Amino acid sequence: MDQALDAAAEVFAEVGYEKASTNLIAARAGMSPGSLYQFFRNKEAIAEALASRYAARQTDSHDTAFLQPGAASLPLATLIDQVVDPMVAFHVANPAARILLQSADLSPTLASATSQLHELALRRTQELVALRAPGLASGEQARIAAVTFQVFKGMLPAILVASGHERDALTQELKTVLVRYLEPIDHS
Amino acid sequence: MDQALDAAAEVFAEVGYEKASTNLIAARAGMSPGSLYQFFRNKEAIAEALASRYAARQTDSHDTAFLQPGAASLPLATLIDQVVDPMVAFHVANPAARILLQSADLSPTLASATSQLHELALRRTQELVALRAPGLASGEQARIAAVTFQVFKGMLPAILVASGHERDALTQELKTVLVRYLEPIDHS
Amino acid sequence: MDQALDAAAEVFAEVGYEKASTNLIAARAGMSPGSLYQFFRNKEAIAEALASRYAARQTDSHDTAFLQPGAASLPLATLIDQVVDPMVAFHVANPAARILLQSADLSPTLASATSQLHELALRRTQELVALRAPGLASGEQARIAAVTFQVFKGMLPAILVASGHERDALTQELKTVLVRYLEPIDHS
Amino acid sequence: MDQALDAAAEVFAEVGYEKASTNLIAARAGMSPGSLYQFFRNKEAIAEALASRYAARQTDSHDTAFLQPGAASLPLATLIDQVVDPMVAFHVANPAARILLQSADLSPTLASATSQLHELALRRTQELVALRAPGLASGEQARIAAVTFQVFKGMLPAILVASGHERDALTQELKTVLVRYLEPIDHS
DNA sequence: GATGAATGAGTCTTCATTCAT
DNA sequence: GATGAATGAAGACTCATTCAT
Repeated sequence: MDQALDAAAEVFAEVGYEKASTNLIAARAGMSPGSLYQFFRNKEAIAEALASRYAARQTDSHDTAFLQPGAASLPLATLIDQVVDPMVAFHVANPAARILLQSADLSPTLASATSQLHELALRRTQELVALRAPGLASGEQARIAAVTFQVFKGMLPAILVASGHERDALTQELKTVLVRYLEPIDHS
Repeated sequence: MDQALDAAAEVFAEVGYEKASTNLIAARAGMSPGSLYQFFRNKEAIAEALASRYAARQTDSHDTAFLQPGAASLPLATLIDQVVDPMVAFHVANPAARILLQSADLSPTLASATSQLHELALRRTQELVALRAPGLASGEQARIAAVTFQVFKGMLPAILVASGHERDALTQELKTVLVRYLEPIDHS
Repeated sequence: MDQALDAAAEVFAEVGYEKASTNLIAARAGMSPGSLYQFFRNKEAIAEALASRYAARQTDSHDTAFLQPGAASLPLATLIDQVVDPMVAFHVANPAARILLQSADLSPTLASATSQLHELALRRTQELVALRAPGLASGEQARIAAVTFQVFKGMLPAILVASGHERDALTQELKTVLVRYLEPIDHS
Repeated sequence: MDQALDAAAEVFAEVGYEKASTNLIAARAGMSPGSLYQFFRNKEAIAEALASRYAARQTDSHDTAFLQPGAASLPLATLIDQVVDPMVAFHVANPAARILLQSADLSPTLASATSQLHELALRRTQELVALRAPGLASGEQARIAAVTFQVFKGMLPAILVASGHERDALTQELKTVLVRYLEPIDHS
């Protein structure tokens, strides 16, 4: 079943969710379509399980980055470095995660299948916002977290398509956007 | 042919590009599949023509917003109001445009089919950056323009899915992100 | 209408009868599909008219070759030279004729549409056989004529696909086959 | 897969290769289109496999007829009897073989798909020619073999369309053509 | 539990033919 | 008479899904 998700990730990253055929995924996983369907009810369930796995993996690195002891007191720019860098690294290592994230904006069906992934990121971000701007109404905090995540997601395709120095520069620019956006509300 | 594009826009907005069937588009346009293919070589060409039409429509409103007389001297926040508002209004009125823009990040084929739309926005943004930060190297200007557009694109799904007050609040937040991002380089 | 047949001949020669589209024929003829269908009831009728035209053209050269004054008395090899050479020349100049002749063997429908072309050749050949072997029963003459024509038709693709020296050699070989076949019954 | 080829042979024989629809072939084979495409990549591959099967079947009867012990010393007429009779019987039993053979002259695509069938016959014939006329240059032998096969192929439609006595008479006539053609070069 | 052949509805696309102008 | 846009049935082919073994 891990092989199946590995294969799915590979195929999603190569051709996208819609054009990924379950037969190809099965073949890549070295199993039969029948076996694939023993693990997953349908194609959507594959995406769901993959999103779930990504959520689990992110939880670990998030715990280090988002929930670190100094999260409340670190300089904002430093905190953002420590959050953005592992996130970017994660997406570089798992290109299918971005496919899932973006495909969700194009199909309500996929959106609900991958909601765990979205919600994890949203929740973590919101916690961080709450930590840095405890004075804000929670509705405000939620909106700021949503915007932060949306900006991150928006920059992802550009960052992932670039490489080497250009990727670093774009990552830096993303951090700049976020720091400047969040600075005025920091510790308010 | 206008009916065909209208129908395509409708269908793309409803189910996305990949799941939109040419037969459904034809039916929605009140024509036969054969007629549809008299106008467009294939499905991709429909997306291309639609992107092209959107580009043409945007050119008009862009000319008012981006190239306005005071573009260089207006307060940044005002300028951004005048650019973002019509852009958001455009996407509210043409939800398929966002589908095309985002699908391009998931399929190289669609990316080239819709490149006009991307390039128009990118070019306009870059012109504006050049106007407001003439001192910057053009490579810098290009990157800033790209980031600006990417942020806009990233916020679009959230803005479009929301409605009423929430949509306005998110639009306002987008403007805030952009103003804070661009302020430090304004008139440099 | 002559343009139409010229265009049809061109297209048939290029892609064969089945894959020739009437729209392409019309376009090549510089006319609209509607006009094409004013001259010809359907695609088959185009083939029929073309076959008919070829039959008319062949009648002329046949009159020279088959019905020449010395047809009864010439040495057989000479007669066959004088019959085969113009026939081969005709097919080199009109590649669609061969397409029609051979397609007839693959579709009963086309067979009847092009029957004029077959029957002309068959009739002429039979006349010649009657002239050279008047003692034979007419059933025999008919069969010999049929075989002669069949052999000619069988050699055509090879002759037409070849060129230069190889084409000449194959044409010579065809003549040899025919001379040897017919010699024993000549003047019987 | 044998059922599929049986069905294809049936359909090809009835309507020709071009007008044979893969859906009809599948239905005749008692399977779904999807199953058909599990065995064959595309329609052309069906023709190819069928040609291949015919080549394999002919190899057996050829081995008896072409490569028989007395092939070099038998009277020519006897040898030709022993070669032509099984070939005609084969085509009577497998009418689709002739369709394939003749369609190849109308479509380069089919020509390459069925090349095995052509080449087998050509090779066998050439071996026989080499046996009977060892003194000839091999280029000459090849041309004679090609002509022999072409004549055979040319007579096939007439022989197959006839039946009973007329078929026998035409087969006899084919043998006569070949014997007379080859006699002068026999044992040269 | 695993298989993988089988399915059949559905996809994109073509093309012979018609008919309102 | 000429047009050419319009048609829609049909074609080759795909793929998510199932089920007998």
